Amino acid sequence: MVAKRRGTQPLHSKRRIPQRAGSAVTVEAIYEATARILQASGREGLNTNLIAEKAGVSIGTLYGYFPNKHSILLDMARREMDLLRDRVAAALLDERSEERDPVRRAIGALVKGYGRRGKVRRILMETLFAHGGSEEMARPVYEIADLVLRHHQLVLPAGASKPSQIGMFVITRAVDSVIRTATYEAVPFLESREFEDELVRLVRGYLMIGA
Amino acid sequence: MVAKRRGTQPLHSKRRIPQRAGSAVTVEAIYEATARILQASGREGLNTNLIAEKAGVSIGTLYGYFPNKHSILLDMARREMDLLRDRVAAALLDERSEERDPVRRAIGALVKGYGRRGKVRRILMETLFAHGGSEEMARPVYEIADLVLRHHQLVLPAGASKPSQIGMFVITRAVDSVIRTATYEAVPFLESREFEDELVRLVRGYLMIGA
Amino acid sequence: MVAKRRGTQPLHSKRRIPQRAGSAVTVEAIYEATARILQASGREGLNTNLIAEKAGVSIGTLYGYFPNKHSILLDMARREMDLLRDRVAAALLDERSEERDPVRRAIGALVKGYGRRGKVRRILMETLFAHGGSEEMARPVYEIADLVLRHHQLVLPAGASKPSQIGMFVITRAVDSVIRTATYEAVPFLESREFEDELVRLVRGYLMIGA
Amino acid sequence: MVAKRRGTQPLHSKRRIPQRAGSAVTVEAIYEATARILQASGREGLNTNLIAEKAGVSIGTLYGYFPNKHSILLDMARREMDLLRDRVAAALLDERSEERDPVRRAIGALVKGYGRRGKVRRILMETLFAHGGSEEMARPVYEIADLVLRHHQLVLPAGASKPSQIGMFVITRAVDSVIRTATYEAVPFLESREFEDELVRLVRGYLMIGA
DNA sequence: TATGAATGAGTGTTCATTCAT
DNA sequence: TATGAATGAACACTCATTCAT
Repeated sequence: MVAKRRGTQPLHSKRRIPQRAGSAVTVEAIYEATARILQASGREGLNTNLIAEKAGVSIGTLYGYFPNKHSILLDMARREMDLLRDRVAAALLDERSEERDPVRRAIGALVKGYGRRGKVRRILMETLFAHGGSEEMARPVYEIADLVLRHHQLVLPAGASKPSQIGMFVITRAVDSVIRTATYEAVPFLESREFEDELVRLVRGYLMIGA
Repeated sequence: MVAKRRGTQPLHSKRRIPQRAGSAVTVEAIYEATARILQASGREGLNTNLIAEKAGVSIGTLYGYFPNKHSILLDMARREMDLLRDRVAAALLDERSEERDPVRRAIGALVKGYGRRGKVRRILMETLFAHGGSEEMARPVYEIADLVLRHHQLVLPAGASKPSQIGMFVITRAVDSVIRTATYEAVPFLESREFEDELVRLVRGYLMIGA
Repeated sequence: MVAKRRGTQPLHSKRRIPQRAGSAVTVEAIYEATARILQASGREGLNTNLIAEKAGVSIGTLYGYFPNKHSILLDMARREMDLLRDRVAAALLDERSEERDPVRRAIGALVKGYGRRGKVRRILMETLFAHGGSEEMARPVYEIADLVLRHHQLVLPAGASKPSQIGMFVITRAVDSVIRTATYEAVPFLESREFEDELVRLVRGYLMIGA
Repeated sequence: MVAKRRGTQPLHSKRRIPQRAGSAVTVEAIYEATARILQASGREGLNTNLIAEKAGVSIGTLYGYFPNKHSILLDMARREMDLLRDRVAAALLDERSEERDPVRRAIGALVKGYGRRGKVRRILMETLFAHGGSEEMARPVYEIADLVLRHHQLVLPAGASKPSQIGMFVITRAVDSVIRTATYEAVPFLESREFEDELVRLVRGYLMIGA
């Protein structure tokens, strides 16, 4: 199982360890307000005073939960990534599902996960990228890749050898990026069966040649 | 052949139409300064006064060539995209090359094209995305896809049928995104033969299954 | 009694609703600083940073009370106009005054009202004019005219018929403008008895002929 | 006859003494462009580059005719004032006119003179005021007043004594300001006979009482 | 803890003016 | 003389952050 690094809560050392009931609600309100503003006005329309106002808290309170503006986006982004990674991991391993093909299950989870609020998601990803380079961005994908390798009998065609590291890079990034791009471009076939088929074909074809 | 939308010269209608000898040089200096700042300090470190200073022109001159800060990034981004698209198109069609496989040629051009200043490139792409959504972003990829379809006998294995629209979406985005991601993550194998092999395998495998 | 459109307090809807004790003081300080700068350096010497500095507040605070530079002048101008109109109205109706002639009382109030800081006053009037044309400018004069007509027995010589609308325009503007011009030109006889006499003569003569 | 202080031409010592045919045309084009911009966008919309563009000359040429932006407005204002003063003076003295009453003739000339482009005129007057205080503003009015006094038998009712200096101030300013205000407020009765009648009444009533 | 008034460094942009050609 | 590219001081306004209450 992929370890949960941390939960939904705020996390900044010197800051509050939120024991009060209100805190989770407050953080959630801040995230929600941020997402709404981002969706409506983009990153340039985002400012802390507006977030506080839309979240229904004072600017002072907001700074009780987050040390600065950047960390709001960063925390949101991390939470989203973690959530998505967990969902994909769960889908991969969920053998009780109707869908027997784990690749299909993972792809389905990914499509669903990226589904809504594409603009917000994109901005969050950009934030993660801009912050500390790609490492943080790449981690969850590597975690999924690890998972796949550890359970390769689930995924790989019988007799296929484990892909190389570079190979894993290529195929995981390919699937992830195609779905992400489709989300950003808001293509009409995003949740169609045919799109899923083509993604499966991408993976299967790749693995087959390597076999 | 893919049509060149426009070159480096014509910029903003109401603004200067730079015919003076210095103009192309000035625009270039502004781009270069912008790229340097972006690479060093990211988008947040970019400001027009600094650009002008590093470009060795006055702030007034800068605003003689660009109507606002945003358009500097936008114009740069468009130029980069156009350049890359043209290079990939040329590679695809260049039958005098030593490399006989057009897919390999295109992939090579893409890898080289994305090669340097990944951070700058990423920010420029984000700019294009943020501006006017995905349409502009996606255009050059579609143009390459069109080119491939028109010359499919070059690319497709003998007897393979033309991929569907969704199929073209998947395979073009997959290749483009994987290389782009590799650039952003600055993976060490970026220009290696093995990476290229894996990308070719991705394409070939995909097309084979579709056959 | 002429209704007070609004007092010193409520300003710009979306902005601060200054309930804090300091707010009226702050607004007043901003007005005072503005007036001083205007008197000393004219409109072209006025800039928001200087206002804030001279008012002893930060530029941010200034923008907490006014949405932009223009509105400072506009609000000042409106306040001055309202104040003056109220003073003239009060003088007209004040039957307990020593001065038995209401025309003289009104003229006296006008002269005193326009009396100081002529340059500032002129610039404020220009501001009002430049903004939304003459309507706002003309309103208080019309209000005084209405008041006169409603209490015409106070003002008109026995047996004189009410002046026409055009007549009211002419006589009210005449008195107002002459005093204003005298203020702007800083004539030495501004507060002299003779000047007042001549103004009264202007009104009386006009009304007499109309009789 | 009121002496013409100077003509239409530019006037700045170190600057060109325009002998070339083009110069008067150029200055006129600059004035016209300035007036248009002022009428359309007010003082804040006026800038030298725009004036040059609309006048069809280069910015460098504009600065060949005027030493700075301010002087364009100033020169325009002076020319307008001089023109108006001359027209009023001519009307006053024109005994061959059908209109036998010199007061009526002067008032008519004033109304006509202030008639068009009220906004431009207002801004020009403000400019004159802002520059060097009221002296320059007041001069032409004094010149007319002088004229009246020198030819008082034309204007004053038989047997009336010459008005005092203060008296002249009051009556000249009254007439001038009322017409000016009517122009600025763009009242519908501006060119009506009734308005003229009321102005005449203002003058006659005033003079009568003084008699 | 919560509040929100106050802060002020920072930045995009304008535009009067110059001067080399 | 005419041109117009270049200049750069100046300024309005924003917004992340603090801190007294």
